[in-house]
Amino acid sequence: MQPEQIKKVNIKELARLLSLSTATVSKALKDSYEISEQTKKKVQEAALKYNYTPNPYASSLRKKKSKTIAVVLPEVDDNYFSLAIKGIQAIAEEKGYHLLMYLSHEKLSIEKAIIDACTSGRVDGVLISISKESNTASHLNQLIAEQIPVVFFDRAMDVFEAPRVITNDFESGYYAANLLLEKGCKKPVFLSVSSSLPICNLRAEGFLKALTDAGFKGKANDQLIYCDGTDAENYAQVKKLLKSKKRPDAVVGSVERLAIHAYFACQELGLTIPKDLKVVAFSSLEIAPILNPSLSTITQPAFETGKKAAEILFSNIEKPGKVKASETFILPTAYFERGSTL
Amino acid sequence: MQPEQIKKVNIKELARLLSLSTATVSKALKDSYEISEQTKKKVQEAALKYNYTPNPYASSLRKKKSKTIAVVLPEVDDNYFSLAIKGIQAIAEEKGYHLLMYLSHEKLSIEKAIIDACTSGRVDGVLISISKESNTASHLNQLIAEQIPVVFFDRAMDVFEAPRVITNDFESGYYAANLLLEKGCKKPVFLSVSSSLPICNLRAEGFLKALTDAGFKGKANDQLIYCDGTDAENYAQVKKLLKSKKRPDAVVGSVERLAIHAYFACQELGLTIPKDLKVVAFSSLEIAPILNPSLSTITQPAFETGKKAAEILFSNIEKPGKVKASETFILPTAYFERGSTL
DNA sequence: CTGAAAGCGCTAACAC
DNA sequence: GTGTTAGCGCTTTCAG
Repeated sequence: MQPEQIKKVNIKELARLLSLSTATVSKALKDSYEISEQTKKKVQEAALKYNYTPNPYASSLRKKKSKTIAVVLPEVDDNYFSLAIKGIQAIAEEKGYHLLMYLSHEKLSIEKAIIDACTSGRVDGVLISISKESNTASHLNQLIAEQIPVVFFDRAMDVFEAPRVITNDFESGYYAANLLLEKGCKKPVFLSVSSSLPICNLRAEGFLKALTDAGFKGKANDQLIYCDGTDAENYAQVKKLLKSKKRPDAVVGSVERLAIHAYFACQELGLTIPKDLKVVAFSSLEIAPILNPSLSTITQPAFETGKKAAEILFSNIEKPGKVKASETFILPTAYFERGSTL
Repeated sequence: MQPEQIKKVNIKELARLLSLSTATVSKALKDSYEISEQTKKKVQEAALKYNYTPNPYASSLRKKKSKTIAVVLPEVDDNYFSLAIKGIQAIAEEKGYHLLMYLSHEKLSIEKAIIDACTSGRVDGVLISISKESNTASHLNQLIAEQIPVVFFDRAMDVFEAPRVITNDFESGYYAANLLLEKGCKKPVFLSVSSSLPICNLRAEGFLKALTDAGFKGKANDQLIYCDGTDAENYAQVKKLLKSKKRPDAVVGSVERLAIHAYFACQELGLTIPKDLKVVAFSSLEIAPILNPSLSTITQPAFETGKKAAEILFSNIEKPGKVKASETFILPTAYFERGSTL
């Protein structure tokens, strides 16, 4: 049997066992210069022996620092966000911070409640990718009021000033359209997952600009479709579009899932990609090359985005104002042409 | 402008503003029966007006409850785990709990550090899917010493008694082998991601049993291969296997990623699935039907597993001992035969 | 180099 | 129905 306690010791108990004051113990554990080497050693050994771990909340309360950050996302079961979390986690771990994960499920009301929970000292900073419904920043103002740094990643908010990490969205949208035009597409359509998210709008704008530049005259209405519902609704919408008489000959999915909907819809409708429909997706899907057919992607650096956003956040936690709220970090996407646009 | 404070108020300040005691305010905010309706109303309105949110850590310290649970996983950028988190989160949100997410990156040393961080009141409970290296339970003993409920999901530990939520692994392995034998495979191989995880071993055992039952005489060595390294190493190993002269005619991936490795390796080696190699995967990949070829899967109920595990955890947080440590919950898998085993 | 004491913000026992 | 008070476990002046 190891010398294990049933009852866990706190600093007071540990101090008593060592016949020292709690102050001395506290300092010794932090390797303070005020304490003699001998005492430090004694204390640290005892801490190990009695399996002492400081109560984090007592410490947080006193120091007004929680060593915790919040990540708030619309969803987790999504390639992009999983990878972004991984990037965030990597930095948080390195810095010794804890990670509270919250999901807004694309609802502003939930996002508000989450931000509320982040106030009053629960976290030292917030990383957020906003919900589709988030058209107001009033909830985020609470955070600045409490001087809690915020950093946007991927889905940022125009009306709120905070550092943001995004990709070259307009340009990527432009590229996607051009790729399709080069292949001879006459009726390409951009499937946008939201009419409010700047990131989607920029991609859509780039896409439309390319069409205009190429001399297309069609109404934007026919070139840009919003799939702004639930997963099931979006699928139904895509399927309906592909079944209709004004079926496009190409689609660009503003997010991975919409392109996947197109794949499934084609399968169900007996359409062949790329013959009947070409597909490009904004996606960081690793297995894009083994889809049927392999999927052409505009790949976002999801992991790096998470990492970068976390780095900025910590930089602002450690030195408030270090990274200005007006700064935007643009990480480049990469283009991979594959079978879906042959 | 809304009546917003720059300085955030605490309960003392709020009490002062209302000319009440902090005790009264505290009780009023909790809708205590001791307080008059009138006072409650006044307090609640003031709380709203001054945007008061209680400091969670002060409250935790006092109540010795954190309303927080920890989820510890080997990785997040994995379909299965993303979905499991989603299930966990759904229940946590419903119960009003906060979620700390930790990644062990398959390292026991990190897992130990994580569990350490979970002690001393940081969390009220722990949901864990252990790392490949976790062959000892000493770190988890800290949790029982502090009466912190633990529940395993997916990857459980044999040597530690805690409720667990898993799938019918042996049976599923058996099924996978039989499926391949029916298709006439002569040299099927099970790709196990770990020689220590019970969940993998059970799947492997089921697989081997089916071979034995079918009269196979081969050495287990040739029928069971451990891909227990990094992603890159595992890929290299799979590729080497498929290039070797004792190339199997079928593989079962104990986890999704190994099957995906096989797909990529085949692509690179010019092998055709299912002609040259049949593939079955333990996987909850939604897009299995649109792979090239579509992937036959043994689908684990990832979301439900997360949900169930969380439910058990909360049940034990609310009523310690409600669910016995010896209980095992088995959620059934579903079989989907697709193109990779035609 | 060590210790006494105050106090972070809250809640719960106990008075009144 | 409301207030007083002690104290959760820790850190941090400030004294000695």
